[in-house]
Amino acid sequence: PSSYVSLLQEFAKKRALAEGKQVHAHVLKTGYEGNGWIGNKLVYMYIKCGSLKDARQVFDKMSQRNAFLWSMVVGAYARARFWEDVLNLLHWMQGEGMRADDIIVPSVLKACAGLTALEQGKEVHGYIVRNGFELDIVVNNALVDMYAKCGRLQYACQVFDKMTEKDVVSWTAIIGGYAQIGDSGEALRLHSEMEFSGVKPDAITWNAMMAGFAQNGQGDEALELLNRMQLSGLKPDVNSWNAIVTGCAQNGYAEKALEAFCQMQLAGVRPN
RNA sequence: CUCGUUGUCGACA
Repeated sequence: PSSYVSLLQEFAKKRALAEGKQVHAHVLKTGYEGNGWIGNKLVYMYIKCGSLKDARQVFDKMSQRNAFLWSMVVGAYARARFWEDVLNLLHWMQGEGMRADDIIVPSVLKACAGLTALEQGKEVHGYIVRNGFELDIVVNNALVDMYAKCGRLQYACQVFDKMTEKDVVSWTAIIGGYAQIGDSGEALRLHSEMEFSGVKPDAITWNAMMAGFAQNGQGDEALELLNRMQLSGLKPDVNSWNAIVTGCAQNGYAEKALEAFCQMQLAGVRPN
């Protein structure tokens, strides 16, 4: 087993799917498929190599699944934005008598956010309170984001205001939420408050604001933010520009999108 | 480091 695990670990790190599959075939041939340690590593390798399908095939056949494995698989589905699968896996897990822990809960909230499933999200919130996860900053960040994505900024603020510690993710989630619903004033106000509190906005914070502004027809304000971003010492890359370009383009502001697109090239940033 | 979880725009199917 140690040999297989080392190989799988290495191929996972290298994203070497073909090699990983060869190891898998060898495992099947030598009858080690029932080994839980190897099974975990096979799932891990397939996830790292980007093959959820293969990961799932191994996962489904395993006889024992620990909390670590469940959260790894559910997290992979959340990352891939397969929201329904996240919830289906959660229900399967609970049916097997496993309790959702503080690691898996953020992935579930991410799925609720992706589905704009407010009622589901509220249920998870209740579960968080009942299980004493409310002091976990990652869980709280995911809660703020879920409420924000569901357009319920009042709920998002309730959670946000109660947080004893706020990091760049917390601030970005709430600011992005206001930007998304078109409340640019509140987004800007919170942005100032963020800097005042000593948390420095990173590229994602700026991108989230610019995207929200652009999507709500405030392309000029978004471009202004791009300038402020530069002044703060961050270099807008193609992703920052795309936040504006696609935000405008996908919401009926074609001419503004084109304008931003041209400005991007004048700034020396190549489109991707 | 056997390193599973949260924020932006995408890419991958």
